[in-house]
Amino acid sequence: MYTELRQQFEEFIRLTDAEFEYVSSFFQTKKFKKHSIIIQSGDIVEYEYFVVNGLLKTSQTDEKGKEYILQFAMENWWVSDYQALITHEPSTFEIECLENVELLYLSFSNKSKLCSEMHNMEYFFRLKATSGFLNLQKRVMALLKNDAQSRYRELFEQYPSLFQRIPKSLVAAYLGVTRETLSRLSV
Amino acid sequence: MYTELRQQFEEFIRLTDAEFEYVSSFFQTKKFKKHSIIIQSGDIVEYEYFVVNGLLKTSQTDEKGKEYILQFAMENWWVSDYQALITHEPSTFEIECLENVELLYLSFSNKSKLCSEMHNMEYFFRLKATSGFLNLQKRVMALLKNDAQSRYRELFEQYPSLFQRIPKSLVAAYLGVTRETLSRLSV
DNA sequence: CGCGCGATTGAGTAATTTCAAATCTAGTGG
DNA sequence: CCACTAGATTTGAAATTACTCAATCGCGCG
Repeated sequence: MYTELRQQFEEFIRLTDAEFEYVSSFFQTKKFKKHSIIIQSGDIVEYEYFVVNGLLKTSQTDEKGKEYILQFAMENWWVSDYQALITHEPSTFEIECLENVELLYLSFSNKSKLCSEMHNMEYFFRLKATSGFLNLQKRVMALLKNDAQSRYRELFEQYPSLFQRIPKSLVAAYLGVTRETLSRLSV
Repeated sequence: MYTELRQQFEEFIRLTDAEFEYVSSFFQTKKFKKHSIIIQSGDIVEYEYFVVNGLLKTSQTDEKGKEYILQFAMENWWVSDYQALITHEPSTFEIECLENVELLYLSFSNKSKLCSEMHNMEYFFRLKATSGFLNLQKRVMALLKNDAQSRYRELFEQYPSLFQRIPKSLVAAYLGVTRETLSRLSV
């Protein structure tokens, strides 16, 4: 269960066994059933989560009940309401399990501690933050430049497996169209 | 000219005079006239830029000549084509001065060096990356949830000064609507 | 005074949404 | 094994929204 975590770190940094053992002592593990809500709108957020197994979504719902998906998180992704985590303000997102999931979780204070004790880890998380930043840049440009059709194709090409795992209505909520419109795309 | 840079760092970290002098030795300074192109699509990107003074835009233009703006960068913002900077692939963005600007610039390798030598700086840039990430999250959610009207209001409330400094057509290209549509918003 | 850029307005068109209904599908219990 | 049901997907039609293209307006500057 910690194997995936170690691989995650070793994509960018090198850790001795002892170091990794120390690092992993900051994490705890938990399983959730499909449909569980990890973070609810209004919650104070204390943890961020590394997905060992399963699939989750981060979303907001407007007054009319329409859902908008910020992010799907699958294996080896990190997920939380980072805004709420960092500011200690109540969450504005909901994070829900779309499958049974296994998570490793790390508290904000433990992350700070890890980063300040190990330059390594600070580096790792800088790169992670940067890569999240770049992914969102792509997303913003796609939302500005591309119509629903090509946003769909792009997502499909990048994460074909996603489409086996979730209903199309959620894809629509991620792409920013209604499920009816998505269904009408010739693809 | 380096005062602003020091303030920028000291929002998050503490630096002695000697440390700051060392850090700032990694930066160089340059002025550009309005309309100058700092980075052109296709360029290999070597630097990131800290805006001391002035205003720039980062944008892409599609086949039909329509422009889409990823970011405006004003005083105390960092700007570059980070994707290109990190991957060493040719830039897909254009960065243009909307006013006369004064920039401090830092090469990718110098940033790496700074970050590896000073845990401090690694920390600073982790926080910067994180805050950029959070800003883009807000932007994505606004693009999904809000219509042009409320995106306009939101931008206006957050950066009222921007509207004194740039033509509305650029605001439209940032919000993801045509300038005609923007002009028709009752606001 | 007139040029040129930016902003606005009008009219027709295209894309997307909304609301409603029909169809399909996978899983459940008899 | 089959009928049933809930959820998911598709389809239809009308309404809305934004877009395109073209023309006009307004203003600052040479």
